[in-house]
Amino acid sequence: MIQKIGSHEIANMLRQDILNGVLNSKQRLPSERILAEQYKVARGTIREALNILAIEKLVEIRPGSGTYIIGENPEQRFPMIDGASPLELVDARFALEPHVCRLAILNARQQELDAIERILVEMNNLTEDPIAFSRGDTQFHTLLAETTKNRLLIWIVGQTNSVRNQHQRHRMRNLTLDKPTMELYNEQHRRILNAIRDREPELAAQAMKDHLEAARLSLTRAAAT
Amino acid sequence: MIQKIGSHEIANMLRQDILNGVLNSKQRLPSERILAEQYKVARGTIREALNILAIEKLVEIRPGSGTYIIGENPEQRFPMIDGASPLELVDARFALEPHVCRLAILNARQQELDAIERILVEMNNLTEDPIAFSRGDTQFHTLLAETTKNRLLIWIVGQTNSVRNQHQRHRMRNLTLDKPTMELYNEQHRRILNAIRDREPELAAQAMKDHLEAARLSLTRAAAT
DNA sequence: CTATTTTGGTATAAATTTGGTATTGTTAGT
DNA sequence: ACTAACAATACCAAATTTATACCAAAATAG
Repeated sequence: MIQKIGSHEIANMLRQDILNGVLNSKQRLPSERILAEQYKVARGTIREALNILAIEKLVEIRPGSGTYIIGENPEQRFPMIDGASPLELVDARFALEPHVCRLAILNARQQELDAIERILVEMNNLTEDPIAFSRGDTQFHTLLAETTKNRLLIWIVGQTNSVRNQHQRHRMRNLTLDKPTMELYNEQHRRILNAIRDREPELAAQAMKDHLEAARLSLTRAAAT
Repeated sequence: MIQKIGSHEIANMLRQDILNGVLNSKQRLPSERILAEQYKVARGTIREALNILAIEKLVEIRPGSGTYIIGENPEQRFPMIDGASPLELVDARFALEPHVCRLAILNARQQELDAIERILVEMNNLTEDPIAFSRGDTQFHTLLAETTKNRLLIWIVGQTNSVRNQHQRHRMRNLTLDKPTMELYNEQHRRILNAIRDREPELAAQAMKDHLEAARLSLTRAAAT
């Protein structure tokens, strides 16, 4: 069973991407048709999401012209990360996430691990749907970061997720997410969670490193195509 | 008497997950069918539990649309860094900087290492001026990050630096930066740089970990004062 | 300036998803 | 045996999304 993606969810993604400056970083958003393609959703849904953001006074919609970010310098505080390449992203995650695993062991509650478990179970049935799988993957890493209770780390991982989603929406989703890859990821996710449950910090960190190494391989393989 | 699972128990689980933000943390809950799968329970049970939560005004059920979490939400949208504590900061750096050292070995040019060297030499003469020393320390870690050539990592380290400076401006500068501490830091910086020059990734990473461990100790010691 | 392209605005039908409801069978506790 | 709660299944009606198509205004190219 696949979770339906609604206009509210799209609105949330757009809002986050706008606030993080991941989206074009300019005042003007891509056209509704482009956004529909990037977020893999119908134009009507994008339109509904934009209307939500318009009501929130986050954007201004000008017919015939485009949709503009209206917030006064919405994210002057955090410069932005436009030019980061996928490989740079993997390296950054390589630095962050193994230690996230170690901290998770120290701080995660049983309840939170169960929630992650449910995500993994669901992802086992999503190897036919790369889009839904990718969302689940993001959720997995986000929830894992949240178990650390470290607001700074949670925020940083959130930023890297924004960049990652932006890349994946742009292209190369089917390139890097074929079925064998997704099955490998599922297995690695499982191993990470198990190591955390067993309270084995270095095992969990190593499992995460293996996972990211697989992601890097998948990237270079896609680049060679 | 054997306890049955019961819709009330499911309702309690759902309520806790909603309040803890474990469940999606957004407005809309997963559909009843998905919840039934996740909680390993029949849909009718989920339905009854949701009705209980609806009576409690915790959620709103909209036929054909979905079940929505009612009430507050605007807080969660801005998980900013402002609230990060010094200990959270150290943990984040603990995640980042050891790997920065490893990447530095792969990417640093001789010229850049020489520049860092000059910073360290300068800092040797600054143990009488905590403010200048702190500036040098920030510069050391920033330059180190820049040698990785990874824009995302550079940006992240820059963000953590601004958080760090924010804390240091606030107070606990003299608390955590007495003369013996500064001399220890100088020695550790030197050891990190040497390990990078010798192209010993794990040695460099370990030296950085020692350095951060010292910083953490310095913090807890200051907090105990 | 004019012609073309691009953009948001609108409308429509089909497909999908969702909550609402009913039915039947199973299981646990009395 | 009886009863109540849950599981499993099927079907319904409403809401939403998708996929198109076409329009008018703005932007752009010539």
